[in-house]
Amino acid sequence: MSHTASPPLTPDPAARERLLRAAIRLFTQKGYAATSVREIVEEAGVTKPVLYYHFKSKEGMYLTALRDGMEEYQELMASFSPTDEPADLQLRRACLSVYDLFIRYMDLMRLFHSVFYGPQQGAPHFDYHAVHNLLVETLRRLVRLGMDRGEFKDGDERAMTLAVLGAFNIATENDMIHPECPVGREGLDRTLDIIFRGLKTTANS
Amino acid sequence: MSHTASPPLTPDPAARERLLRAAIRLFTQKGYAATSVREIVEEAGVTKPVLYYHFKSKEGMYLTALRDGMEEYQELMASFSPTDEPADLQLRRACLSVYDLFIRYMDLMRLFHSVFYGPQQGAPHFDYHAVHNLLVETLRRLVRLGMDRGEFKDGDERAMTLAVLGAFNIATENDMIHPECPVGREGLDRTLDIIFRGLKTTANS
DNA sequence: GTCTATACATCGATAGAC
DNA sequence: GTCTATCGATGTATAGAC
Repeated sequence: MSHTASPPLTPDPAARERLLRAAIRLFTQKGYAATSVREIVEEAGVTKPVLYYHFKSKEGMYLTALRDGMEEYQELMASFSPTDEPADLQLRRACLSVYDLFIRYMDLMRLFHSVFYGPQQGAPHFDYHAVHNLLVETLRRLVRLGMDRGEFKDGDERAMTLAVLGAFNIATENDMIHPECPVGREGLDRTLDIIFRGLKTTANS
Repeated sequence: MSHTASPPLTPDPAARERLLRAAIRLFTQKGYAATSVREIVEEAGVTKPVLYYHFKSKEGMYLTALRDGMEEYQELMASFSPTDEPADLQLRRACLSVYDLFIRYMDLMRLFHSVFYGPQQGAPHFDYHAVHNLLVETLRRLVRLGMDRGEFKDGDERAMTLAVLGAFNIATENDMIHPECPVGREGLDRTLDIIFRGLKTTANS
């Protein structure tokens, strides 16, 4: 009778996931071009052919990791259809929800941020602008809503959107470079307080 | 008698500068790790030994480029000692001055931004935090000044600083990804109007 | 599906002539 | 100071056995 297969050659169902996690961590820490497939497979505890079996190439790994992580983000953004609530409340909820998601996917977001605002690093093409615009357009529509309703002062729509987006961005950027001292939901909330006081017609509190 | 030296071997005083410009452009567009010395020397129109003669290594090129560009920035930051003028005016002038500098050194700033917020790309160590803190601390001190004088509402100093810094950062980030549609001095000015209305005790205008 | 071993290109950096 | 030629290391990817 045949003996059970020896350990080194048995299929490893978790190998693919370990590879993805290792790749995200290394792409995030060192960048796409500076990360070698040798490092990825060593960290995942597999050999190179395993990587090339599960993914077509190093570029394939990158795109798979990025697209997988963006799914939840895109679902969240699609859920922000305007309601009857005050515009500042809706803006606040949108910013805080995306901030929560950002915290959970910190590594992936850092990778996204660096390739979106920075050099391409030889990484394969990905439609970063489409992802970014999802957030920008959501905020812009809510700002417009607040102006049309008279909740916000009549002013420069773009500047108003930039002010809100700036509060969100600076919170995430602070957390990327100072994870030991995060802004947190509360810090972002207080920053948004300032922005909304600048936007609203009645500058109460 | 000796004949004049043949063209291919004569010293080229401009070679060093062409190399630096090519390196900054390529590091900016492709990232440090993804840029090869072959590409740099080809774009500069020289051969590899010329690069290694003027700079010790690829890392030396990177540090030279970054440090040269930071000189003017550090001088500017050192010039922002608080005056008797209103705090919001001083904050506005600081933000706009750094924004002007940012526009002039766009490529270098993009490189800085990508390595500061993103992965290290195998690039040699540089004290990015020190440079960044120059701006943060300058803004924080002016916010503090405004609070102590009663020009700004008494509130969360960190959130107030983040709001101002966020307006500056989002303007520069917009220009990096949408250079065809820059925020401009005027756009940043209008965004700061909103922030200051949120900060000031008298919410006039 | 996973292994060992390797093909083949490109990398950063340098030797030595001029 | 600049050249040609090349070194050794490392890169991505794959062939072929099991």
